[in-house]
Amino acid sequence: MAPRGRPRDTQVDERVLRIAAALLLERGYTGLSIDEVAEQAGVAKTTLYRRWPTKDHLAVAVVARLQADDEITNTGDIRADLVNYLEKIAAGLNRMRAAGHREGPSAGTVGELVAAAARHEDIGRLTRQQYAERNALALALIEAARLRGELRADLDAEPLFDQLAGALYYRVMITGAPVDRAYVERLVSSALERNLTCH
Amino acid sequence: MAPRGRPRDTQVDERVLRIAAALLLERGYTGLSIDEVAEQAGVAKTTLYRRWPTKDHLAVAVVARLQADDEITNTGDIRADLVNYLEKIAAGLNRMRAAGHREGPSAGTVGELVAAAARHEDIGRLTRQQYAERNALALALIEAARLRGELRADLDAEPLFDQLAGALYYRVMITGAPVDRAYVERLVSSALERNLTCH
DNA sequence: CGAATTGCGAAACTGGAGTTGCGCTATTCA
DNA sequence: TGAATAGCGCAACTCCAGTTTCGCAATTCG
Repeated sequence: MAPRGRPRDTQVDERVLRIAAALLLERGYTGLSIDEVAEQAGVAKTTLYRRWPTKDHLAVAVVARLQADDEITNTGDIRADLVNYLEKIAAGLNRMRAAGHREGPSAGTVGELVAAAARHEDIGRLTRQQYAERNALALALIEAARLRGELRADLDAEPLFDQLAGALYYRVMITGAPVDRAYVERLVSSALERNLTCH
Repeated sequence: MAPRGRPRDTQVDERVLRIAAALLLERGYTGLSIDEVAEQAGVAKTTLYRRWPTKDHLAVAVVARLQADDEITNTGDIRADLVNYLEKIAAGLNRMRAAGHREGPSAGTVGELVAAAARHEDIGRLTRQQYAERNALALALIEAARLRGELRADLDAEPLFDQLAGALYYRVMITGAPVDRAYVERLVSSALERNLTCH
């Protein structure tokens, strides 16, 4: 039952993640220093590395816990459900966008996380799987709306969802344009209203 | 006319960019080492840093020159023009996706470039401006198609283009799904066919 | 109890990005 | 020709992420 040797100090995980989150949001990815996290947590670097083998792993863990659960509602109104879901994604993106004190469209943290997922095969597998699970729910939502006649019968769900989610990421990472509630509604209208079955 | 002091060796730029491109595509962003580039180019590090103040700047310059000119055609067939343009974007993304020897959806280079643009204000300004110019052409293309009646009169061009380009980036960076010709066509169909004016 | 196992802290170390100082070289301008 | 300017190579340096070593502490198993 209990593992063999000396048990880990469970308070360390919590404290480190809290401190790392503060540093990441305040100073951005580069400003997140392992040495400083260790010092502020009153812990040796080796203790950190035992839990998170690289800074990338730590950062991913921090962001994972920052993200709201992004639950998908299913009210039977596909437009409202999509707006709701995309707004949660947008909220997460905007939170990271604000990281790093310099104003202007930073978005660096999102890019760093993408890079981190590419640098470490385990992170990549994990995050891709998480996205796959999340997206499967969204695809099921669209599919259900299609089956109950709210959407066109010949609708291709996969590119539709890619377009919706992708537009948000594209604006945050590439063009730097704002992603607020008004845009999300405009986006869903643009993608969806013309997919609604004609009455 | 001529600048004041000793002129730069113009051969250096060309040689360094070529070597850096080879390293970047072969070993990925992390594997691109300034020291190694300098050594292979037979040049001192200071010479590199005089031209590109950071590794990020060098990498951005390398990628910029790798990218095809991504010219936008205007044949009067909006679907064909969009497929053509998106295919060029996809080709650039797939080239970077292959960077780094490890197989599997790497895409790290794209993320690193996004992060680089966020780390350095000058890179960010430059790339955002380039994207803005490029996208302005695409938006004008869509607008023209709308005005000549090929697309719905009340079409909202901006989110439409965000969706198209965004879907490509989303797949490359986030889900790791393939972005080939078949997908681009499917994507454009998904986004566009239902925007075509009814005949 | 004692042996094995694992966590922890401290410190020294590696490697790569980026900087600095210096002596030298190639060019322009007066 | 000579002064000013700017590129170049070389080498030493700082900084930080990540690794390694070692001695000690806490726990389980026999």
